[in-house]
Amino acid sequence: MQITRAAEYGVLGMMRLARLRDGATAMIDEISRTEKIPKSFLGKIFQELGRAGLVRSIRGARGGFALARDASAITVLEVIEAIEGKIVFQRCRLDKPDCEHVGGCALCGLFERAQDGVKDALTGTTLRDLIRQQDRVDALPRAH
Amino acid sequence: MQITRAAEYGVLGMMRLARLRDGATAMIDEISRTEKIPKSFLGKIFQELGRAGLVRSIRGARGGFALARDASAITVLEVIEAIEGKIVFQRCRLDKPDCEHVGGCALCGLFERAQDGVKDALTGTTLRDLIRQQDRVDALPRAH
DNA sequence: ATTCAAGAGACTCTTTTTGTCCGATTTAAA
DNA sequence: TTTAAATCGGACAAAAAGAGTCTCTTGAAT
Repeated sequence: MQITRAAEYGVLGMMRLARLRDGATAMIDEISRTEKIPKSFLGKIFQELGRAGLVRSIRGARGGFALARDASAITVLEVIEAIEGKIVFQRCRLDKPDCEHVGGCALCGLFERAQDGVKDALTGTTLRDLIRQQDRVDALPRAH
Repeated sequence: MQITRAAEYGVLGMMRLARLRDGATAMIDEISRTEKIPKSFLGKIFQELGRAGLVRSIRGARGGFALARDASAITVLEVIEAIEGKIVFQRCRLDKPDCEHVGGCALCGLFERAQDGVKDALTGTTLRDLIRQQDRVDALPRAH
């Protein structure tokens, strides 16, 4: 019951892109250095984000990545699901059409509600929200 | 991002106990048969539930398990955390006292909210709630 | 005594996670 | 037009987690 490093790195990397001025790009190498994420791992992650249509990639010299949409139009859930696959807690309805749990499936319903709890939090926050919150924290006088 | 089989089995097993008349016990062997859970795996799980103080065990012949408290006083979160360990999405505050995320930690805050979303759902439901819901489903005329 | 059950721990097998490495491809610039 | 810089793709690998199994020990009832 955790969010993977890969997904965390993905969000962090996208936040970097969200900070660029419009149309600008950043390279994996830059992002991996500023965010302290293993470079080749981050490369892999951004490939998936590209396939999911969340980032645009420019290949070749002077290449890099940019957000495919505005930061205010990309939710954290989208980023995470692009990397981890869909978030699904309850398995019985998906694994098999007919639930295996003896005597009906109250448990599936509960798991579904728990899952919705996560999703609500993650769809309710966009990349723009995140960097805005981050800037607010940085503006405080005391260190973190 | 899943609930483990072990935790699922744990809740299912506890629900069985919750259905017993007061003071009665059930054996691992019975529960594993009625719920179709591998016996030795379930044994292991119930050991942990015992250590967590959620079930009482009676050893020896005519032994078995019973809930340590009333079913209405045991939340699903307690059962799951007894088996999986505490549910913690955000890692930076726990792993290391000083957050590694560059420029403050908006992400940790978000992950914490997501985590609370799960926990709210799971603390809001007790074993008694589950079996009541289950009975309601079973009472319906059509098959599941 | 014997038998029935839980307790404890070592062990195994598989899948997922967290990466690394390398060659291919694309593009800008010298 | 070569060369250097960057992504793309896939294979590979080590470590951790997940899902069980097996065996021996301990405790209680008959």
